[in-house]
Parts: sequence; C-alpha cells; structure tokens
Amino acid sequence: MAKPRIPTVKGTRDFYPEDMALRRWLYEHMRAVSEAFGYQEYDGPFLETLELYAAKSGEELVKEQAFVFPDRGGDLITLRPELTPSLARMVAQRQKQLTLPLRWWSFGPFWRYERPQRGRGREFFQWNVDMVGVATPEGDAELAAVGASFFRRVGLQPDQVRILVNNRRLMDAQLERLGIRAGLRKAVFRLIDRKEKMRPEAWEAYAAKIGLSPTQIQGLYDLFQRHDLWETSDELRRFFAAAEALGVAEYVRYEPTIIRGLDYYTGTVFEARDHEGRFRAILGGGRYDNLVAAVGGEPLPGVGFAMGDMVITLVLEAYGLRPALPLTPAQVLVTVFDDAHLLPSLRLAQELRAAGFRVATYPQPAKLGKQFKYANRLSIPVVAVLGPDELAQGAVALKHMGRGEQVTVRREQAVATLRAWLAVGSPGEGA
RNA sequence: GUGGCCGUAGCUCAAUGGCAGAGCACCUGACUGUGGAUCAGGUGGUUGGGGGUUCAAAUCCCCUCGGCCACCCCA
Repeated sequence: MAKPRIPTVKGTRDFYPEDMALRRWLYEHMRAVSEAFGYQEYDGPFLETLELYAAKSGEELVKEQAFVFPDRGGDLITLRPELTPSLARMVAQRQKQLTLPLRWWSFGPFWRYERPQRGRGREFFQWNVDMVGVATPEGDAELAAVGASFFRRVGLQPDQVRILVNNRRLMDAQLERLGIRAGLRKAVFRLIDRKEKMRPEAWEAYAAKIGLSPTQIQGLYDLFQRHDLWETSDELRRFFAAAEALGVAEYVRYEPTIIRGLDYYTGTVFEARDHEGRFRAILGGGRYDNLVAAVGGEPLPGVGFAMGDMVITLVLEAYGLRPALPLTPAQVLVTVFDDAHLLPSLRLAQELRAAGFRVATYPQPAKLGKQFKYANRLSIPVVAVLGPDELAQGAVALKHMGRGEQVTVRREQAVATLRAWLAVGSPGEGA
C-alpha cells in the first residue's frame, strides 16, 4: 500500500491490461451499435476554451464542475466536461456544408471536478450519440433504440435495465393545468427530478418552499401516478409507436417523474436505470432544439444521449455480464529450451507470425515447467516446444493447453495444425 | 464545496493500548523436456503519509492524502 510513492490524481484510474480490455470491449459494442444505425464516428478536442461552456446558456454547473486552468499564455483552458458544446460548435462551423440530418457518435475521456464516488470519477469515458437536423419523435425513438440495442447486445435484459421516457412539453402543459406559472416551472422540474431522492416530508417541504400550494403538490402526486399520461401527447404516442417498430418496445417505458437535470432539454427526455434502482442513471439524454444557436449558428434541432463507462461497468458486474476477456493477444508461446535453441526458437516464432499467428516467445532460456506455467497463467492456448529432439528431426512439438493434448509435427505442418486448433473462437479476436 | 464511515502483505480480512497474523496468491522443491491437482518449505509490511499523547500506538488525538456513503450534481 505504501508502494506508490507518486499517487494517481484523485478520481482517476489506471487502466491495466484487463481494464483496457474491458474498455475496448465496451468501445467495440458501442461502435457496432452506432454503425448499425448508420452513425459516423467523430471527436472534438479534449481541451476547450472556457467560453464554449459559458456560452451554453450560462450554466454555472458546468463551469463549477470543470477542470479549468490557465495555460502558459494566461488563457483559461477547460478539460471538456461533456461533448455536446463541442458538437454544437463543430456543427455550427460547417453548418452550410454538412449533410443534414447528421448522425454522429463518439467515445472518449471527459473530466469533472467532483467528489469521486462509486460509479463516478473525475476522469471517465463517455459514449455520445447525437442526431442533428431533424425534430421528429421518430428521431427521438431512434436514439432510445440505439441505447436499447446496446443493452441487448451486451446481454442486459429488459427486466434488468430499462429506458424511462418523458416529455418536457407534456409536463409543461400539465404544470400549466395545475396553475403553476411559467416562471416557476424550471424550479418545479428540478423538484420533480429530485422526487426519488428525498423523503416525502422533505420533498413536500421543498415543494412548499418554492411556492407550490398544497393543491398543486397533490396535483403533482396525481401526475406521478399517471403512467398513461403519454397517451395524451402526440409526440410520445409517435415515440412509442416508433420504438415498437424499431424492436425495442420492451426496453422503453413511460415514467412521469423523469425530467432530467439539464436545462437545455426541450422535448422528450429519457434515462436508463437498472431495475432495482441500485445505481445512478446508466445513460441520459433527450431533445435539445436550441443548442447550435447558442454557439452562433442557425438554430438546429437535435437529440442525443450520453453513457458513462463507470456505471455501465457496475451494472454489467451486478448482473454477471462482465465478460471474461483474453489476458493476452498471444495465441502461441514459443518456448526457449536453452541458449543453443534461443535463435532457432526466435526463427520459429517469426515463421508463425508470418503465417498470421500472434506469437510470443519466452524471452530467455528457462525450465520448461516455468515456461508452461507462464503460458497457463496468461491463458495462451498453444505452447510450441523446439528442443534438441525436434530440432534434429526438423519437427516442432505443439501442445494444446486447453485439451492437454500434444503432437509432434514436421515443421511445415505446424501452421496447418495451428490453423485447425485456433480456427474458431480463437482468443483475442474480440466479440 | 458540506457532513459522515473507512485505510493492516499482491488480494480478502484478523489483531481495540502490550512481540503485526491467517487464508488465497507468489517463489522454491518433491517432478533433471511440460501448466492447471497434491504435499513440504520460503519470500513478503516503515499498519496510506506526517505530527502528537504514552513506559508502550495498527489501536487514542490532530493534520494530510486516498477510497466509500449522503448532500450537490450528473455519465
């Protein structure tokens, strides 16, 4: 414990090979799902100006939570806390030449200066998916379908993880019906957002404090029971019809208490939660119709969501879905019998690499037991032995570690044997 | 940024003021050209770091760093 004299920065993680393998696994599934829906990969800078976030409806939240520091010239630099403002700028910059609607996705690091907790660090990775230039409920449903398709792909079932959906315009109309004036609705949205996190008495006290009457508070309670409320919204009726057509009906559900914290959402909002509610939101997103305008472009509608790597990892672990990934890409370990066989072993390894196999050599002569143990620990599926006997006969001994089966074949036949052994489901190929 | 719990071997944890331990892991050997099993032996720690109280501190106090929990906010 006292070993790391130089600690990591608070809230950051080292990615050892096994961690990196999982990150890459997540990335591969995100890429596959994004591309299945025709989304293009893009990225923005990791460093941005503070102005970019200040421009975004002057949200103090983002400014207070971001890593901001002066560069050597004295300009204030921000480690990006989210991607949407960068996306808005990139779109605004090439608004005239981009082919709309555009479908873009990205996976990369983000930073937020927060108190680290389980599922929340100061440096994390996030999958962002956005569609810009179209303002239809079917577009909203497509984004939800991308998220749901990811869950399905990694093995999360609809009874384990679900995307809860609501619509701010619908809620706005409902609040108006309750006689809650427009100036108060932003605060009431925040109130609704905190419904699940507070005890009823505290929540009601908070509601009264922001100016709601007992009748209005009761009206909100009634609203929260209205799981059929979506039927009164044309947008949501179309949303759920599209979700059904997209094959993800079982993953989406109307939930009147979902409102999302961010101010820039204007229409449909959604977030994914685990069924037991043990974890914070797995993904969150919604429709934002004024974003590009905030950084100087013509107004363009958009819809998107973001999913962080930390919570989804916890959820996968909770449901036993964290995959067992290969520890090493090596398919073959070529042993080194003794000094005299070192160079011949290197030649054999290179021969096998030339044939397309991923081959590691033991880096120095050692007892064969030690070398086999090394292969076993790293789960390298095949061990090749080139000792005095094999060398004299122009042969090589190949051992299939999983089956414990060993054959001695002529050197020219080694490749064919390996092809047969490693043909399907060979480790290291990913999913 | 506020309040709270925690930090002992690589890992999971004991020891609650009195000689820092166990299991697993690791290394060596039994097995001189073969891993995963078994048996025997062995390495491993300034108890997160610093200061204080005490004859004596992993244990009590203060500071600090880190993790976790609740706020806050959100991925």
